[in-house]
Amino acid sequence: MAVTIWDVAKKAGVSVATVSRVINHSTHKVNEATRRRVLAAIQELGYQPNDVARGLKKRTSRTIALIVPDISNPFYPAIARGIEDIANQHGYAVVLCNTYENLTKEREYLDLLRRRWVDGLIFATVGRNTRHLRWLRGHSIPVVLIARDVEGLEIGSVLVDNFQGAYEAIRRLIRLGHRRIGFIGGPPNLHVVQERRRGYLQALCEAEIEPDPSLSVEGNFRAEGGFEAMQQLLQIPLPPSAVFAANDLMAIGAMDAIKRSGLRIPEDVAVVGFDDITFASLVELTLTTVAQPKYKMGTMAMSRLLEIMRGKRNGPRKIVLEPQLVVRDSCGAHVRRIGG
Amino acid sequence: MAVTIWDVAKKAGVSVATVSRVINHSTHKVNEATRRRVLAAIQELGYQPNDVARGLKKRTSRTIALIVPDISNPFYPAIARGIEDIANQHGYAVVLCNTYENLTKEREYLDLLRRRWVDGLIFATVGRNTRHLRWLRGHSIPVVLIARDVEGLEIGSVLVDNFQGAYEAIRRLIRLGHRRIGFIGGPPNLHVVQERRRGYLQALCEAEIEPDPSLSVEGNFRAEGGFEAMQQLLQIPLPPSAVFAANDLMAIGAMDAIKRSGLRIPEDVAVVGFDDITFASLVELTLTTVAQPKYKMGTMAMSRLLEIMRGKRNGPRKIVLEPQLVVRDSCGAHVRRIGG
DNA sequence: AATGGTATGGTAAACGTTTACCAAACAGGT
DNA sequence: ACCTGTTTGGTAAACGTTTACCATACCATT
Repeated sequence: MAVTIWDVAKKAGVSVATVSRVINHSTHKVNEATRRRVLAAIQELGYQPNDVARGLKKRTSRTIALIVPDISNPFYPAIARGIEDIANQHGYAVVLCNTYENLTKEREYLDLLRRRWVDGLIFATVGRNTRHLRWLRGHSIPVVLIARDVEGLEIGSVLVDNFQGAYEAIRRLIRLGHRRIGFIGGPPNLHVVQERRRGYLQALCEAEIEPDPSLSVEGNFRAEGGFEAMQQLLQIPLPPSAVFAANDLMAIGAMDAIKRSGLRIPEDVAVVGFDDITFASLVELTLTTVAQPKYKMGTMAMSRLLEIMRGKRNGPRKIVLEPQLVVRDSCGAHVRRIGG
Repeated sequence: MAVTIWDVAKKAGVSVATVSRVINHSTHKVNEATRRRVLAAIQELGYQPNDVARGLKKRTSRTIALIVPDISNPFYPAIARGIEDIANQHGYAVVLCNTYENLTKEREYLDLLRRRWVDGLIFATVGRNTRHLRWLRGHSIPVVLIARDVEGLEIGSVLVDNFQGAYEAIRRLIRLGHRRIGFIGGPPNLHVVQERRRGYLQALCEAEIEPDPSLSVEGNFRAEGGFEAMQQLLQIPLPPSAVFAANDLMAIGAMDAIKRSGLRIPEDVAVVGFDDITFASLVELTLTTVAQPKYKMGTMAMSRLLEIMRGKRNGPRKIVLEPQLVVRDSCGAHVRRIGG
């Protein structure tokens, strides 16, 4: 059915080696006349090299994989775009895998991808366990972690300074006069969540505010989680006058809960999120948030991965980018950004 | 470096054929004792079959691809989830490709995927041109179109009744007393956009409202597009009292524009969207919209694809699901749904 | 005429599987 | 003892490429 390199060779009256040489821009010279004959044959037959066979021989697939915990969080598409742009520039295709925060799925994908010989991996782990990551390391496939770092592993990573971002956000709230500030966390074994919590606590500490454990609830990084967490926070005896959510999705869910309980934002409860997903800037939400440079994270991760794939093993282990506090209405200031 | 089937064979003291037979649950019988020896060897060496070699031999990859125009539109992740669930149940992996509404990228991906021998394709085309789709058809790779149908092609598709959805939405607006209703469209050669426009016009027609061309503007299916389109609509001499946007992202952008111009929703301008993406139900937006059963579309598309891959070529060409009008605050009614 | 170098092309051995075909061993029936 | 059929296992040929190695032809030196 499919036309192979043999068909081309026969049609052009040459050997398969010659055909292969013309399509691979080999250093081995081939006569201009023959080259044209081959090219004509290729054209005429509509030949396209079989990537599977080629992959088998060359032990490479010109593909990298991006593994994310939840593609329906707009944070990840933004990163993906950055990765794809760089990858495509260098002739790599990107396949996107979704783990839905599920460790088993994560392991399965890792297995699958390794068996398929992807050339590299960019990876936001669900992070409940690192055994499979160590194992990955042992198999010497180039990896860059993105957005979520894992401590104590010699795997490169690109992420934002989470401590700093949270710290600034809370400082702002404190400066606005808030003393009871809620914290809606994420999956607790994620290092990024711990960092954001650390920033939160540090800011409280510096302002000599005693942290109240009942103000700290665990979310799941999704809107429903934020919604439920906020409902919980609104029911405690002395509810917070401000909340900081460990990501925007939860912040948006929290805002929803606040509104539905009849309270006003920011007058009754101020809200700050983390990520700056596109929806955060909508006028009806105008969420104050700690922006992560998502696109840039993507491009940097991919660039780093390319280096590693090319054998440069000695780059920086960890690339830390600056987060930026974007102040919008949800915490009572009046700086606005224009556009969707 | 990597351990191959030969290593296993040697270790177990059998031939590669036998090893292959035990890992493939072949019909060819193998003695229980030998089977165990082989299994032990596999275990011990940590052998994992090489999918590239296997693919070359079997001419299959146990992978299907999902091609979408814009993964940052939450509509698509919802579909993807449905597809993945069914695909995984049947042992297929799903790779996700993003065309960013770019025809060239679409063609490139098609090429790439064919060369990689994906077993099937689920595909929301950018739809500006159908030549490559015909070509695809000629290459007999199983395809199901999703969400966006293309007329005059014998390719199966799963989508919602777009005419009906739009028609119901506009009827509702008319019943609420609106006579000047704006339409924010999408890429004009998309059949779904034409259908939604047709529903819009049909409803107007039945209410004996003369359609005003200046009320109809073209969007790009993204929030910024909706924002700009709405700004345009607000500047015409007699602005609309209601707008219908061909998708939710644009509707949200439009709401943003309305609010920023100091008008109220729904008192000054009512808004209706299409898709029912998760963000549409947030209390601060509460967008009235035509809901598409996204997850179900995903599962049905994948099921249909499986049939086709198994040789059942004679199923229904087109599977049309029911849209559902979800009435929320943005058009002045008071039915609300609970939760994020 | 012998030598050596360069340009050009072919042959065949990989890459790691699967599987059609063959073969040996053994059982049961005559 | 011989046939027949069933189990069980091995051999080797694919699958479609790439590429190391070899071969030829030609040209320029000596």
